[in-house]
Amino acid sequence: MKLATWNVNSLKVRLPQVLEWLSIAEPDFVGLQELKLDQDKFPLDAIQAAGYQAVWLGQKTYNGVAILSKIPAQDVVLNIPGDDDPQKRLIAATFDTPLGPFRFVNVYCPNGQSLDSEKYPYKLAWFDRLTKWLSDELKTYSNLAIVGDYNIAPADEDVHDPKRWKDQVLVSEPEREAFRRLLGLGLTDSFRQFDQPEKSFSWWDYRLNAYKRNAGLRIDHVLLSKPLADRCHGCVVDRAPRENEQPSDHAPVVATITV
DNA sequence: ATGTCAGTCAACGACTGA
Repeated sequence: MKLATWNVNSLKVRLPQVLEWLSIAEPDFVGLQELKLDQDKFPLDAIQAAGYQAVWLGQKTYNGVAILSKIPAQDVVLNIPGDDDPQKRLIAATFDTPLGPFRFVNVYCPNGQSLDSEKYPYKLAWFDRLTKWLSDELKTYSNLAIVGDYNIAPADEDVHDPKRWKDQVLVSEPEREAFRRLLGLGLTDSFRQFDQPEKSFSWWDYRLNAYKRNAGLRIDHVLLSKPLADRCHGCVVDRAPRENEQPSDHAPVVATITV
């Protein structure tokens, strides 16, 4: 069973690349972020023609998240329950799998902009609400994965140049604490379950030839509850789509679970 | 400080967010 996350930075622009990647990678469950399209603009026909079902939460211009799957989604949740946040950043669904009910949560966490921006406390507060809600979810669902663009590089090894990035947004200690609090619920960063190449990243700025210089960050993650982490036998960044013409600035991350 | 995308608005070049 393959679980994936990919920030596509406009599904409208990236749709051909998403369809191509689905046919090559054949993931079973995919979380997409930054759709940047309104709810009624989702390209459902093309996704279905590629053999996938979809549930999504669209927003014009900004944010927007979707789950693509080979099997139907149940008990769909849109945004953090009880949240009046107009920003569309979370979608969750349950799937019937050979392992039993499988809860798949897909998040586009706030960027934060900079430490002195009002978007920075918004980001930290958003993580607080996410963590609170997720602790309840984990009581209900033993098989839970939460994937997405967290906009946090958890450790210096996830940063191409830790000195330059020290105390910057995406890397700052309060953000890393928020990420550790998530893990503290009993989740595992599946990428770090395995030996990985040094300087493994999932996002590279469009500017300054960052991809060619591998000047990136690892900010896209697949977190797994204990029963799933025990069955996980691989997690990789798939850099191939980042080499496309007109790529997203993020690459997909794919974890493989034995069923 | 900078640079590069994508989207909007409104009218093709500004702006915002990442």
